[in-house]
Amino acid sequence: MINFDNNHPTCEHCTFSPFCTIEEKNSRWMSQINRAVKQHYHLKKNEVLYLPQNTFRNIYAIQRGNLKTYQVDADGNELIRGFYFSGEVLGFEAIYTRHYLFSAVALSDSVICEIPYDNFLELLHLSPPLQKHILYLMSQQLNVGSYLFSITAEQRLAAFLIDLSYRLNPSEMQTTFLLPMSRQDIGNYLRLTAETISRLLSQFKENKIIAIDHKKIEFLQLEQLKLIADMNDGRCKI
Amino acid sequence: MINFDNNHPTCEHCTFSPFCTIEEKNSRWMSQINRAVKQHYHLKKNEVLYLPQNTFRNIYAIQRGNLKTYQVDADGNELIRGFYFSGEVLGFEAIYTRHYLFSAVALSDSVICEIPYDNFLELLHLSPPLQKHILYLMSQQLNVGSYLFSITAEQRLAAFLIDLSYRLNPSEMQTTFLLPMSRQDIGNYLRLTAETISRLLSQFKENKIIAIDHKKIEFLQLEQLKLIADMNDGRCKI
DNA sequence: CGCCGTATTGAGCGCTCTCAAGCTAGGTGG
DNA sequence: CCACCTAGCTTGAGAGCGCTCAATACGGCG
Repeated sequence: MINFDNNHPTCEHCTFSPFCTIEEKNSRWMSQINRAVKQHYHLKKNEVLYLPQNTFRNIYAIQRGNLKTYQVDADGNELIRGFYFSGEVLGFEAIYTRHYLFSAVALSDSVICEIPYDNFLELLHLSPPLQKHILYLMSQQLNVGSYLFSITAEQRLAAFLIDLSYRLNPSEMQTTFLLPMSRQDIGNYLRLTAETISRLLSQFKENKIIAIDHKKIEFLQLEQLKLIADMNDGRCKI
Repeated sequence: MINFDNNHPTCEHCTFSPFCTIEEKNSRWMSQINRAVKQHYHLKKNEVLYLPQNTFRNIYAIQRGNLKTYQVDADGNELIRGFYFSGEVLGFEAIYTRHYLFSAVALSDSVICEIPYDNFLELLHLSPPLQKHILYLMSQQLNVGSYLFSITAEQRLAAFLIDLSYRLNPSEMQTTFLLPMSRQDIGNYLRLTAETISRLLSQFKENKIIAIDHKKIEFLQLEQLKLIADMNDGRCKI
């Protein structure tokens, strides 16, 4: 059964925690919650959470683990649309179409909370603070991956790494962490090739901006990295 | 004063119309609405609706006209983040940060409905169908501009033109319409140069896929255009 | 009519892709 | 324990798409 304790370590940094641990902890509310958060899935690496064309019925909060979402086009090419980490929420994009648009698969062993959308709507109505919080989360998702608008490969990768460091550990920014995905997946997401990612990581390493050894990465000059991320190549002058 | 008549021509295709013309038309509801939709702005071409760093207080529905949102980076380069047309809603991206992230300016003379966010939240709580509708709209915005993920310039422009034709006239897809923005703005939005846009439009015209004369564009082979938009260049085979 | 912003078209260049060849780490089986 | 195998990563050389720079044409507006 689900542990709704406020101090449950795996819920501590979940962006959905107001949903599960909201202040009014009376029995009626808890029974509502128990109806809302239906079950936990345990996914092993490469296992599927949902597939495109599946009817949209639930949104999902990641209690622990990492996932990616992707489309497959007519030619069979995979296009990664997002990465999701502990405490983040998947499925909002499917409210609109009533079916999922992407495939969602685990990048590592993961635990997922399933929340049926109908229960979700009902709870939102019962709790204005929760309603406000959900609009906040969706607004946040509107701005995720804004660095994909950057032009050069260097900018996009630098911004991606910084974003990753924040999202992997929401409580405090980490300068050392493990990349949860392959070079191939990073490249696919940033619309670059794995070779370009590999070359750029080597270049950053060469310039002592990062240290990198396989999946383990460390920021040596965070400010320099931020500079690269914000840096513009001089196009589009007003 | 605002005309809340259901048949008001300018509200007919507004995605926000449930907000203003929702079924329960009792006096209490109308007074709520009157408090919610605060006023209408009349913007002339190039006039500003909001600026980055302005405190977020309102969301805006476009009653008539076209707007663009953009960022300006440290080097003074403009980066267009979105186009918005009659009946669409701006400002959701600012809920999260409590201040606007972009500049919003009119591409043509426009009329805008201003809805204070606090009133908006209150109304959502009063009307579950409205709450559901807003989640629908925000979910929709999560998927806007997905063609920016396409790789080739040809793909991106073709998908942009198709998207435009739907959004300029939500009730029925138009094969002939006027481009509301410059080549420069299209290029900026698609992360291409104005020269590339110009060359591609000429190429589509050469291939009899579209007819184009200045701002006036006509789809001659819509299916072919859709094929180009979906077409992949063969990268990222699984 | 003359001005100026916008659009078109051309020539050359550079960034990123493609293709290809090694390399490394981790897993498997003998 | 080691030989092998495979997937992922690195690195190099060449090609191509879209950018840069530049010249010209067009059109709206005073």
